[in-house]
Amino acid sequence: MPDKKKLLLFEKQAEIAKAVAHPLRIAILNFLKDGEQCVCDIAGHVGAERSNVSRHLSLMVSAGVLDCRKEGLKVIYRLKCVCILDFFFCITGVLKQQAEENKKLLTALR
Amino acid sequence: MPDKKKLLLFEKQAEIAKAVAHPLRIAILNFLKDGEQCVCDIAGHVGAERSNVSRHLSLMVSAGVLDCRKEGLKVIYRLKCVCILDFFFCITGVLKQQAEENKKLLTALR
DNA sequence: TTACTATGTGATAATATACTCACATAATAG
DNA sequence: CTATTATGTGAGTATATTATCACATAGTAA
Repeated sequence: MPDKKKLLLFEKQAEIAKAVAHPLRIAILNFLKDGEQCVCDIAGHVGAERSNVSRHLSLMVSAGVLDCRKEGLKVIYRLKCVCILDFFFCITGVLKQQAEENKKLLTALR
Repeated sequence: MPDKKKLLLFEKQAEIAKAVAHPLRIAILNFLKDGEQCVCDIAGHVGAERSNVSRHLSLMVSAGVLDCRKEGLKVIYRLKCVCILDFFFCITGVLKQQAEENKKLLTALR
């Protein structure tokens, strides 16, 4: 059984992974990849309600994935660490492998 | 608003991220990093109930993160794609950045 | 001041996840 | 055959997550 230090690390890692594990949040991260944005524009872009988007945003700030600052009436959110984008690179790797398998299965059915 | 193709991609990506977003599953993945293992040994190593571990394992198989095969009485699980480990590398990047910030904050308090 | 805009948040309901226990199944050994 | 072992699964409960609505707040502008 992993020691307490390890367990704490796993908790922390899970927290960050959870912060990314939602379609809407992924859509938001994809949008912010191209630069910082205010809540209103993010909501418009991902096609979700502002209050909902606001909640997802603060969740990601808590997890340390996003950063925000106030500018007049608006609150501007941005990626805190570009390394979060490597994440999607990894995920895409898994998806590609799955697609490959499905392709093989499909040709086997002909 | 992202088109339907994008939305589907975000769903799939979230599914994989979710498969990794749990402390126990992370512990399991860390164990399997060193080689395939049966349910019993995995449960013993991570210190959780077998039935619970079994559920987490099949979740990860469904998500395409793990693979399994039967060998006698035992079912052996293994990483399906080593690329899932890059995942942890990314997460660690975020955690390190957080730790750096906390360090700065701490020294500022002295 | 009042009106307006952007954002966050409390309360609620709907849904999804996680865990435990008991039992079912499948392979093996004797 | 019976007993044993490893695994999976149904049912139930507890907890967490998500989305929505209405409202509160903060900044801006007239």
